[in-house]
Amino acid sequence: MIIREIQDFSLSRIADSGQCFRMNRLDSGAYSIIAFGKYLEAKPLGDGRFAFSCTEEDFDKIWTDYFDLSSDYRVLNTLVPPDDTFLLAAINYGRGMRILNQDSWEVMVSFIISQRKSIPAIKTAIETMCVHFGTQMVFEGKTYFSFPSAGHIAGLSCSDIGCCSLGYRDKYVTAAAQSVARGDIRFEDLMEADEAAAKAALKTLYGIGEKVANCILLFGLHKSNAFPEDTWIKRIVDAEYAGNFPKTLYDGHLGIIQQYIFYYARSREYQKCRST
DNA sequence: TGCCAGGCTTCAC
DNA sequence: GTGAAGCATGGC
Repeated sequence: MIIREIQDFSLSRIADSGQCFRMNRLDSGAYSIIAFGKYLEAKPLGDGRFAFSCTEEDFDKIWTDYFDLSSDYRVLNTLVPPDDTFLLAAINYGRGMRILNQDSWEVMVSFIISQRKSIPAIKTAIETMCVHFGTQMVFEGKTYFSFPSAGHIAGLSCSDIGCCSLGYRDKYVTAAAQSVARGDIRFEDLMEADEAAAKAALKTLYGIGEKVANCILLFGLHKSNAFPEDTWIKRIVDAEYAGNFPKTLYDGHLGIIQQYIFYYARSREYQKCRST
């Protein structure tokens, strides 16, 4: 167990932001996170202090990068025009949000599954997949399952993964697994490639279109300027920006801007604003 | 019980 | 190139 003081860091907002699906609030007030085959519990202690159930070494080697703790998110405030009250409210509402640096393969599968599914349903499907096909592990007496590898999933049929409630997406998941296992898609190459080239490569995969490709770029490949446009974002862009969001103002930061908008758009706070 | 969900592919035209 | 239809299933 280690204690760290971290500014602009909200576990609850990250957990509810729809970018990760294996981070859950526990009765203790801590959050469990399963990533890169590791299990972590993180608990807010107040005054910007947090407890993490890991060693100093793991925190520095794994979790600092995972939570994107080296980035300063306050710079965004200087970019927003004062008359954009919607975005200012969204950023204020989502303060402490961060873009996690997750495992590329896990992000790819998670967002293939996400299409036309609610966030609770996505979490259920992913957890079921991990229980059936991941590796069982134990941390301080708690059993958890790692995310299954591409090689493992590539060897399964659609009927094999039928237990995971993937619906018509089962064939997309197996096809993606086979592409990754064969080496047709190499994440390390995509990280090096520019955003447009990486997106084009992702969209060659069966079941990956514009939106899912953008999610993989942003959440799985560290492309901070990717801007996934789902039904929520389109709704907001239509309602608040007359169908045309000023992307050029936020060059290099579109990913986190999109995330603030998504988080705020789904909130009761914004729904209440809209109804009055 | 019915509607909707962090969309994509297929098929007309 | 564009737009509509069809898609599986869970959660509220």
